[in-house]
Amino acid sequence: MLQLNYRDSRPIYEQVRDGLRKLIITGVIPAGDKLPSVRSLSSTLAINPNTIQRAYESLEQEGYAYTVAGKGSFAALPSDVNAGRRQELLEKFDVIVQELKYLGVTASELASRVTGGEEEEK
Amino acid sequence: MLQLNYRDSRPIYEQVRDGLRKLIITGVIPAGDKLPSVRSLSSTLAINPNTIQRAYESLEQEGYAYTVAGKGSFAALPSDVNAGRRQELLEKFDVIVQELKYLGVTASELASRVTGGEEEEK
Amino acid sequence: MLQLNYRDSRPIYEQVRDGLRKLIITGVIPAGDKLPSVRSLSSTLAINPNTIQRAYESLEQEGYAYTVAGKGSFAALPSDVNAGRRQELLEKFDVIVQELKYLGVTASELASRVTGGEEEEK
Amino acid sequence: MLQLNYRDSRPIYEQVRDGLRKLIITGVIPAGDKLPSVRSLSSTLAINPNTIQRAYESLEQEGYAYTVAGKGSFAALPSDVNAGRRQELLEKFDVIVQELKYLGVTASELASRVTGGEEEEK
DNA sequence: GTGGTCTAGACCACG
DNA sequence: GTGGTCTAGACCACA
Repeated sequence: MLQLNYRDSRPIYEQVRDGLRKLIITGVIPAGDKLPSVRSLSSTLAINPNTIQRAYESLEQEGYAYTVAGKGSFAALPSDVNAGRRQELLEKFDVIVQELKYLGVTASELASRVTGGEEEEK
Repeated sequence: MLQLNYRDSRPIYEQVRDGLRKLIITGVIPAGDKLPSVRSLSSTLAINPNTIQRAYESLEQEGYAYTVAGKGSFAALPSDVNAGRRQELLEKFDVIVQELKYLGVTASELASRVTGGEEEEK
Repeated sequence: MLQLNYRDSRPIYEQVRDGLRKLIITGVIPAGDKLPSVRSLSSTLAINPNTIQRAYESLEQEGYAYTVAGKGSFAALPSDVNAGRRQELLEKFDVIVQELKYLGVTASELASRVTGGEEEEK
Repeated sequence: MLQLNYRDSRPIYEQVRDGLRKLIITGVIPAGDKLPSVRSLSSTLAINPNTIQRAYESLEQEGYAYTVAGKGSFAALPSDVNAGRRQELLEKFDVIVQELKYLGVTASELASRVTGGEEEEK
């Protein structure tokens, strides 16, 4: 379900967070559903519980999840995601688009990639 | 020419590298032109030469610059940029697009953002 | 009457206690009136009776309620509330005011907020 | 400079964070100045560095400080503080005012407490 | 059982 | 020297 790369420079907790975020975004974990518990994930991934919890904290900070002590963490609604997160993504989007254009990718290619992704939805 | 943000979480050498890359991408430094020397940049920015050197190495690794011993570093052609870099950007592009869609941004909004950015080219 | 927010980081028993306190403060439950029984509240809110019990104990400790064995719990008079509670609130008040001023909120704004709140009394 | 209370229910890292925040708010640590290093504070307070760092992270999240890896943490400008923080404080303010009024504190007393605090500014 | 906190000790990246 | 990350293991509060 989640794959980690220890050779990656990104810290483990970010990889876990990004993986969970993707599961939420893709609908694998629907809004409101319970995320795996800190302990279960830590044993599944063979990672220290503290590291997992840090991933959850980070995810909660972004607004993708909320935590209830003694109950667990749950996927939040898209509308609950931090407004700053969206702005941040749009800025990254622009920067990447600019560089891709420099590298020869045309605007129409990118545009079709955006609209074409509607059904492949891997 | 290059502005550093010490409050940014990104390390200085990455900021320098990204700044130089942007200068190349935007055409401020045309392909083939000489990049500022490590020493001049380090004195201009009041930064340790080691840090600048690291930025150049990283930029060279991406393929955005090449170094000629005794001559200096030069901006490379877009076609010389690592193929992996392009692929990497496209993957990041897809990930960002997917999340933005989840957050309610429509495909047409993104498409127009791609094509509309033609002339603003900050 | 009482609404719980499971997404709130505060434990349930604190939410119940705070909710009851607010009902007393706002006069919805006049001093001397009987508070809902532990059992009725636990079934109404679908919460473990132990949790409700804990809320009542906490409320009683503050002086906002007192319990008569075999009769139930009752809302206390404002004068019966712990003197420490008042002092504690005043200290929190000062701390918050200080920070708000630091953040640019003027004293007159806060003063009018105090006096203006007379009739809105949500 | 900072006093901790191990008997307090609030976690240590929050006490440290609140203490640092107060130092910034009161101007003891002017905006832009360096906060004590994680290691120095941890040895001064006889607290684990991880706990101190957590306090710093929390403070940074609120916008009261920013951190530069390898350099240290610094006090931020009041304008950089999270907008949500201000709103949060105003809501707490209202709740406290309401309860204080119930306990017999008049609006004029509170108003003068707000304006009177101008010069005592301990 | 669940998350939250804390300690102790270690290694790494950055400048 | 500084902060950032991770592990291991422990205790507590909550429901």
